[in-house]
Amino acid sequence: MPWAASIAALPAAIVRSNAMELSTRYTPKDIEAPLYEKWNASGCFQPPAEGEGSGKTFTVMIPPPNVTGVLHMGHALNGTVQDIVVRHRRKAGFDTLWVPGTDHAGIATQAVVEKKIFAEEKKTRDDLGREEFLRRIWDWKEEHGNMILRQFKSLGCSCDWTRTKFTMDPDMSLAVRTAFVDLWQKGLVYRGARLVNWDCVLQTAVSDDEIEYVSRKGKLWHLRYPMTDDPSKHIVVATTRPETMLGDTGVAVHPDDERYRDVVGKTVRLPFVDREIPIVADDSVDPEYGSGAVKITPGHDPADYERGQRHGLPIVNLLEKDGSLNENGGPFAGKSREAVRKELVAQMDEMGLLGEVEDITHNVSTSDRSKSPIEPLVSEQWFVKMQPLAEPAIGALKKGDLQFRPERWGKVYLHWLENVQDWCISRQLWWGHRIPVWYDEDDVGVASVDELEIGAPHPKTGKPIVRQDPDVLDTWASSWLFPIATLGWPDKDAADLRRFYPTQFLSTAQEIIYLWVARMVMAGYAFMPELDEPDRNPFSTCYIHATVLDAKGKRMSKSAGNGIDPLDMIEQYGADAVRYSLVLLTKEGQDVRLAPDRFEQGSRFCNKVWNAARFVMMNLAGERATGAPERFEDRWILSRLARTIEEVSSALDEYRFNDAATTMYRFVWNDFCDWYVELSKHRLTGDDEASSRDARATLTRVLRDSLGLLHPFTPYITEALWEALHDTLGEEAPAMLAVAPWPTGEGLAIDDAAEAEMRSVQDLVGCVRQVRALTMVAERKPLPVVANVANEGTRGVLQQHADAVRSLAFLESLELTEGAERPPSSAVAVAGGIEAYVVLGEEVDFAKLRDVLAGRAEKVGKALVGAEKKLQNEGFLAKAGADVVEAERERVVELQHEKDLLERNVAGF
RNA sequence: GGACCUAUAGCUCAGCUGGUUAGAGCGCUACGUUGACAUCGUAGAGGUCAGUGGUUCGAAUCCACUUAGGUCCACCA
Repeated sequence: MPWAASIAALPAAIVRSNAMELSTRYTPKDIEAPLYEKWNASGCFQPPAEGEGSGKTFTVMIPPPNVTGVLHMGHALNGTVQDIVVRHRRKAGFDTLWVPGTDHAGIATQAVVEKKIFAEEKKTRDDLGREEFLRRIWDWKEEHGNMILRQFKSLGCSCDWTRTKFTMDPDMSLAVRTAFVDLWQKGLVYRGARLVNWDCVLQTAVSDDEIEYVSRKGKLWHLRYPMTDDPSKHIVVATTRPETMLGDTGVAVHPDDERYRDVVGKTVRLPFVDREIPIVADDSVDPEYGSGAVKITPGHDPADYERGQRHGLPIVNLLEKDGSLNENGGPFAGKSREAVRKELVAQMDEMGLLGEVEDITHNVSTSDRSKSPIEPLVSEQWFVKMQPLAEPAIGALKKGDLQFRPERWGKVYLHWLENVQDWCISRQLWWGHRIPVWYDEDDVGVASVDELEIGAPHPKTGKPIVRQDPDVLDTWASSWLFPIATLGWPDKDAADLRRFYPTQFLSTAQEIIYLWVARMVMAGYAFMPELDEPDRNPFSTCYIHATVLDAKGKRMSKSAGNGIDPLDMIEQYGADAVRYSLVLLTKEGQDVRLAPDRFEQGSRFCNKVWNAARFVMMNLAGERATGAPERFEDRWILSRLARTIEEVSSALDEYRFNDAATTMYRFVWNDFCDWYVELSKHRLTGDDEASSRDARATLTRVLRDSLGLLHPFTPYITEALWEALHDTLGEEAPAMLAVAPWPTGEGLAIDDAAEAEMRSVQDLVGCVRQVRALTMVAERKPLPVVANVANEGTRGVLQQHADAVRSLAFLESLELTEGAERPPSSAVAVAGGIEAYVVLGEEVDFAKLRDVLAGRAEKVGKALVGAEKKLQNEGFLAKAGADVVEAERERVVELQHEKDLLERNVAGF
């Protein structure tokens, strides 16, 4: 066996006992930062140069966090997930690339800086002017913009920092302009009037996702509109925003509504502005709500905009950009919308045109950023036609080229794509990619990748160019290009693009499936046409990570103040503990409730690993192993190791992180520490040199492979121990653990016999421990044990491993027999067909022990009755598989035996 | 209003394609510090698997409905 041989080859004299220098507790603080530096400096986060690696690439794009961002638990979870994948693939021999970056986050960043400048200098962006203001944002970005990336580093994320991208880097800008012009040339970009969400404070359009619906108390005013043909008659409409009546261009009722049948087609005369507007019939009106008639304000309400379109009604825009009324407001022009509401209602009342006023609670759309009420208004914006782009993205999922995990998120993705609306890509901001469209004096626009000079001839018309479009593009117009642009697009021959596109894995949050994920897929198909169709798709797996909730099951958010700061947790418990805890707690697809003390589990596990390694290293000094170990406990733990490698590897291949972490937890703690390490102690201190050497060799092998398997989860502690282990062995480590090959299980075998033998040993040891605990006899007082074992094979096995049992259970002697009577002053426990009499040599209180045995007898009895019933059931015998029936028969025999033993001994007390 | 998710021990959660004496961690109880680890060890207590009905020889597991909680989307004139 190669691993045993490698240890055997060590010159004993040069081995230093480094383990003695390891403190008894794991203290992450001292080791994390230097190790990170070491990794990063070694270049191991970068993929090998082309031609020097395996040629199999594995690429991951980080969802670029906002430059204004601060690491929250969601980031920490997502960073952990990605780093596990990346570190695993790197060790498994892939040329692995994880591209980091940040997003310029147009409105968020502009708002942060604007606020800061105003607080410090009482100046607005208009006071500074566009150029100066942008310079200030860049300054701010240089100073503060890398905070979140530093925080990802402290988590241990192994991104290739040499490829860090910012979505406003010059090459990203080039990609954005190129994409825009490409869409322009394909006729997919158009300019049009559209109702947008207007933030009167920030004075920009905001996207739907930047709006919150806030439940507020309000009123529903019933207004009477006089009929044109008979002003003494009215039609009553109900509204929450009476001031918008000045912009009404119609009234709608339901076509089937008897009450209004006669008035459809007639007109009403709108007070204040004296406009004659028609009454139309429209299906969208709910006859039950309010008066059953609704005013139509196409300029300031999305639903009314639709109705207006259907009935060809004109649009009247009432508002200035700051929310005050413009000249269309008639007598109210120039006043604020709040003031107009009050005055208008009062005047309607005076005119006798105000009806009922209901108190209601309704949702008011509010700007996320400024917290001011959103005013829908019509303005000129740029749009991208989405349907042609959406089709291949739909196909990608349906053909299976793109897979969501958990799969159900695919439905969310499809639902959006199949109902996709055109994308409003212009924003009235300064911070962002300026729209690459220039106009001549006749306002004829042209898109251009290259900057066009003011005064230069317009490429189409030849007339001088007079201005560039003042708006900037939506932030997502750059982030949707992230997978291709970071690799060199639009240069189609860029080495990285050829080598690393398409990527294999994207991990992100559910709420950006449409905003980001779907659009990246669209971009892949739209802008990488030279690839075969499945390869245009930017990532084959989209992993939607859990939502992190607080201990009460509420979403963690800044405004709720219920967040747990991952940096505090890293500070307190260490990055490895934070990572391991998160993964241990996060079953795929299941949201996770988090409280600060949840991180203790990971922390304890790290400490356990640390001390297990210490134990191994303390016992390594100067020893050599010779050949393949022959003892069953060696074969057992190596068999368990083989299974563990298999399970962890396949779990990671399938992105089942929680399963992999749980498997490692059980193996390290329950198998290795609880049983193998304990069993090795008597060998290490005993006289049998060969046995001792085998134990050392096995301990080393298990530790070495375990560190490898754990490395993706807990990179720091494993790397530190890897180093210490090789120091102790006096070996030069073949490589840093971060790049050492993934454990393959070479030379290991699954050994069912050894596993069965171990189970019997565990049963017998368990019996003795139970007796000692329940009779209060000191745990380590040497006692004689007489064990009845009816099964000859088991008896033989236990006989063979008597020394192991004696050492684990602290026995004075062990006698294995069949059918022996209960020795005087002994107590008994039963497990797995073994009846173990522990000779106590003193009078003790058996009450607890008897209760436990009786309880167990009852349980086994119930199971037995169930199993027997099953075997008497003809349906079961006829329909269940033969193997199932056979297993059930065997079970009955075992249960019967166990029950007999238990009952006999309960009666004997 | 639409879609989806969840309900298992005091708490947080596992339990794969139906057959288990229903598991883990924390907490709780008892005992234990002679060389890995008290961030530890050993043992124990604790669950009619939300409710109802159905499918099946057999349901924590599959289906329907009900109840309670949550997330996302849309929308409330």
